[in-house]
Amino acid sequence: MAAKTDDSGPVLPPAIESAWGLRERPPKGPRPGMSVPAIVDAAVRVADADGLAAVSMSRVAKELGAATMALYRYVGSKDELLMLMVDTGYGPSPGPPNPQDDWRAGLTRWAWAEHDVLRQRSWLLHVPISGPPITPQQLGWMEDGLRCLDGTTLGEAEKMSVLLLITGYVRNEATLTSQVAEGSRASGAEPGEVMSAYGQTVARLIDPVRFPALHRVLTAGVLNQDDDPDDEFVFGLDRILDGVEALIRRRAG
Amino acid sequence: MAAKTDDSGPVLPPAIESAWGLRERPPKGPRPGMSVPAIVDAAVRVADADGLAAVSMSRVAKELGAATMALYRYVGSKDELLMLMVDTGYGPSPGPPNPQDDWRAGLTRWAWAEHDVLRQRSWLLHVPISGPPITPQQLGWMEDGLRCLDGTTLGEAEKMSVLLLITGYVRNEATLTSQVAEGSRASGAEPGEVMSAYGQTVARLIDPVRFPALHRVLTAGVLNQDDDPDDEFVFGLDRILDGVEALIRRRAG
DNA sequence: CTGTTATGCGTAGACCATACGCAGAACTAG
DNA sequence: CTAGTTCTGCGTATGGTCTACGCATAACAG
Repeated sequence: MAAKTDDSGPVLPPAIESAWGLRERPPKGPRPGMSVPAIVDAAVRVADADGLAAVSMSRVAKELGAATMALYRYVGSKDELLMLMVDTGYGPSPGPPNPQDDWRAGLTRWAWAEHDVLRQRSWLLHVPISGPPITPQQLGWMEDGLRCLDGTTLGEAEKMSVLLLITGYVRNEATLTSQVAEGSRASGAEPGEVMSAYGQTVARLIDPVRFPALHRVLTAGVLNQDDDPDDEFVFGLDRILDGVEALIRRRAG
Repeated sequence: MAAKTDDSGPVLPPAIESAWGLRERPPKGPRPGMSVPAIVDAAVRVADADGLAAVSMSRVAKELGAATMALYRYVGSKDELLMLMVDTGYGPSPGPPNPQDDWRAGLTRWAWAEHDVLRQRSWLLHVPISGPPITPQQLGWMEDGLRCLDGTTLGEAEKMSVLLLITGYVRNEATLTSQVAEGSRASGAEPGEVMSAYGQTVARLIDPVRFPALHRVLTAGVLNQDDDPDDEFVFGLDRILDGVEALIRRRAG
């Protein structure tokens, strides 16, 4: 009944196809005055400068000296633009692991690479992700992560799960630290002060009888000391990698 | 220079204070026709029914038979309302761990409790979280999680890190599965079909030479088999808990 | 030269959050 | 009982958002 719109598989958003270089320009009609990459770059520039909230179609168009509606000839919707922004925002993958590195060193490097990107471009965390990755660079990251696990005894599905585990952790950690950073920028306080102010607030709110464990954490001064966020990061990452290591050893017998 | 607006600590949004029961009604003026909890409940009802995107001030007001601007007498901004929605959306914490359970069983139960909430209310994942938790129920969840680690050799800061690690994982896992579910609802396909359609799309896009590891994953049929999402969940959770266990053993000497 | 097709983009519609100000209700002081 | 004060409900208005639609025009094919 339904006519096939494509020769194989489900339809892909036009801008995604062009990101994979699967789209030749039709011979007729006037030359396009812009290009998808130019639009995406402009949008990324706006996000880098003023955050994701500043990225509106009109603002991006202004950045390019074009009219708002002109963008819609290249991008199907704002969501599509956001997807492409994520792709170029992450940038090229960190590359395959060094040959002398074992899987653990490789994945550590991989995780740090994403960590660094997210610290630089915290707006990536605010993009509502609407599905699994299908853009070129995103899949490049996946590929490089999978290669780190190449020599291991894990099954393919397990490798995938491990990567998901790590990406999720990196994103989560970056979200938390970026929130503290944004909070300090909003209140004009030092990043350390934000945490201790939070600790004071919680201490004032909670009843030590109903929240004994939380009270103990607070009196231990956990939130007062402003420890290096990177230490926090490596702590969690090492816990995860320890868990993966346990699995690999078990699989090896 | 700056006059103290409060007797202790930083200022708190009014609606948060009322959530902690720290606000008595002023004796003058007409009776309030609504209440903060009623507004938040209405907003949660809207989100449950039509998703977070449907939650607008006018929609919530309509739900209550009130005018849009009336809400602003109770809630300082939409962001404040969202914060309160998260609090009641999570609901009461799962309670302290069973006495006979060890830390691992306790945390597993704790993680599953959050898992269940997020599966029921996937809109919670779409709320842009704007800071560390300060609402009553949120801190209740923290408390219960901390209690699971009460008997262990971990330091207070380490306990906190472990909890952050687990919550982050649960949220991340829930985000992924809810995206698949939303994708299937949008396309009208079975959840299993969504994954295999994704696999087909990726297979069509990538070059096996440039993406060998990814190609191997695809040909292994990882994305075709629609495995139980719960299996995926316990896999990652067990990895993390294995990592924590390794740390606890190391601390114990 | 004519027909076809794609582009640039102006207009307009349907939402959204929210600043501001006014009418009136409920209380207190006299 | 009255006047003053304070708080509520909410109408109006502003400025922002995305994007559907349609028209003029540019570039090519025949």
